[in-house]
Amino acid sequence: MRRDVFQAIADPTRRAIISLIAVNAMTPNAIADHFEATRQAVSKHLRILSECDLVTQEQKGREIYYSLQIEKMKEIDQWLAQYRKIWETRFNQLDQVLEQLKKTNPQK
Amino acid sequence: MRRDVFQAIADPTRRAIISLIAVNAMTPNAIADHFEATRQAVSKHLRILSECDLVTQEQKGREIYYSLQIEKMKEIDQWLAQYRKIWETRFNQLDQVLEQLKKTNPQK
DNA sequence: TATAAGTGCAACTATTTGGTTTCACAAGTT
DNA sequence: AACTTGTGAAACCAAATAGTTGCACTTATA
Repeated sequence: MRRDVFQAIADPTRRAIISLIAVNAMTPNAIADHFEATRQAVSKHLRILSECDLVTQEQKGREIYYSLQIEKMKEIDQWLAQYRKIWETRFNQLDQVLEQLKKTNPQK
Repeated sequence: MRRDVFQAIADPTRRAIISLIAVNAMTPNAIADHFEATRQAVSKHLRILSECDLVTQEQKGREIYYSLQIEKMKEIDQWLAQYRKIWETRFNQLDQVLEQLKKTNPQK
């Protein structure tokens, strides 16, 4: 059973859950109320998110509050960083091209 | 058949392919040589990557060169941006806490 | 023209996935 | 003590997925 961040965010429902609990911690029931999904389906998604440490839980009485582990999101950011470097480089190169065009072809 | 960027990057083999062709365009055979995967398996991954516009192809004679559509990667970056805002805010808040600690408890 | 190389695609298979239904259990409430 | 609420987990199911095998087509080469 593969369980990494990329697999976790692949599902749109899970991304929606992530978005929901990003600001405030929420209980499974409260989360389920925001979707057409059943409580049990949400529970399974939460388990998957837990297994890759994207969410943490805190028990309060008989309720369990789930909250986003924002640190884990940085992992995606780190993976993306190498590609960001590429598109920034390309942007700069394009910038140079435009600059060059300006010089060789000044205001008509 | 769901076909979006998040689902595409969920598979580790596809992330490896993305990484491979990020710098230089490559043919399916050349890509397959870098894995244990068969040429056909790579071909299927390339199709999936094509379907969500993560890669583009260019035919040269009987060879087809696949290259990464770096613009599409920005989509992930944009999705991540909202969470980046969160962790940067939290970082700043932590920063303020540390600053406050410094003031109330100056160099021992 | 015959052959080889590079490729996509369809059919098939085993595994994984997302979801539902049902049950169990713990924490409050009556 | 009996009931309700909030939850996780197991069993089951349909659909999707990753991979293999085999075939077809196109482009180059002998």
